[in-house]
Amino acid sequence: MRGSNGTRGARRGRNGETVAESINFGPLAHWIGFNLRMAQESAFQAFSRRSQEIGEGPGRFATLTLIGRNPGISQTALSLAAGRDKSSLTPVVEDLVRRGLVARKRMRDDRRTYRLNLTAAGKKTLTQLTRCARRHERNLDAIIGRRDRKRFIQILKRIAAEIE
Amino acid sequence: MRGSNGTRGARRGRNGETVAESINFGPLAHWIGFNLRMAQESAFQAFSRRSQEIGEGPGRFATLTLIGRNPGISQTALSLAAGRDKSSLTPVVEDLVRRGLVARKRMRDDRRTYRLNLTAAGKKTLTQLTRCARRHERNLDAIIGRRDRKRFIQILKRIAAEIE
DNA sequence: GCGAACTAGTTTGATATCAAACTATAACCT
DNA sequence: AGGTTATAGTTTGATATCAAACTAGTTCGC
Repeated sequence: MRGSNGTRGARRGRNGETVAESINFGPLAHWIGFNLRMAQESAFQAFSRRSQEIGEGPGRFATLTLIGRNPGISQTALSLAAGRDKSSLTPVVEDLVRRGLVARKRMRDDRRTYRLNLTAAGKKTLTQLTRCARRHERNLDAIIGRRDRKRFIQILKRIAAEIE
Repeated sequence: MRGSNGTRGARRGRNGETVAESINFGPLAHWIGFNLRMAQESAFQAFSRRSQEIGEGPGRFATLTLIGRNPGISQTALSLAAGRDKSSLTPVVEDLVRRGLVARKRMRDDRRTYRLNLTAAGKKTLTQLTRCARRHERNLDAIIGRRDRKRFIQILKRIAAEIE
């Protein structure tokens, strides 16, 4: 949970989001950047709570999905796809290997590169995480509305691709 | 900049975003959570570059705006409005005070609480940051399109307020 | 009034992340 | 072949963040 419930200026909704009462947000209220950040962090927190119920950090989900869908992927390719620096992935992969969810083999023809694959346990965990993520998505869907969903995602993709 | 340009799987657009080439994203491609994260991080990175040109971290902007719009605000109210834990604000406020952008006074009637206000220097810096943010917003506007902008923000606000 | 419960802000410890420097392998070019 | 350049992954150092424990000051209930 985030911050304790103050008596002045703001109160909390029932799930940790901040509800301003008498704060003047000025231009922030109408700016994409600020609202994008607030929405993302709320959504991330919510998914975080869900995924921790099955004992996995929220960051593991994208990683496992990408390895599952791209067997033998290298760490660098994975980091690019997941939008993280390759150095951030070192401890994550290490942890996944240690816990037996991911197998990691040197390539024969290029011994700098690793190939990552899910183990049976990794596939099982991914299945659980996917169920969890689907529930999360259903919540988001309900908030966004079916009609706007496609357009909304399209805009998000364009922002990720085109912003400079 | 984020990760170096790999030869397999993905390449980089001219500004740091990741452009997948032959990666299978599976369900991630259609999920709100993942796309929200990617968009937010790209946008944040972009703003970060801009704001660093005038020597301020991107996080300072919301803080200064909120103080400027709500003179005498307390740190707790500020943390709620900015969506950060109050403990995260301690070093931020400390830094702003040290650099003379923010003045911090104990309240008379409640000596636990601080009142935060912008100094003249703080106002000047905020003006610069605001110009910078406006340019950033114009970019985002161009990507989103005027017609969808209002609806888009509305959805972001709903996500921040209603997700559980 | 005085102890219990509460509140504002700080400290501490953990995590995630990036960026730059580094190691080892591989590819390239003459 | 041998030196130069590039790539895959790790290490290291810095930053931002949260959450829980803590300190100092306030309010409430009796």
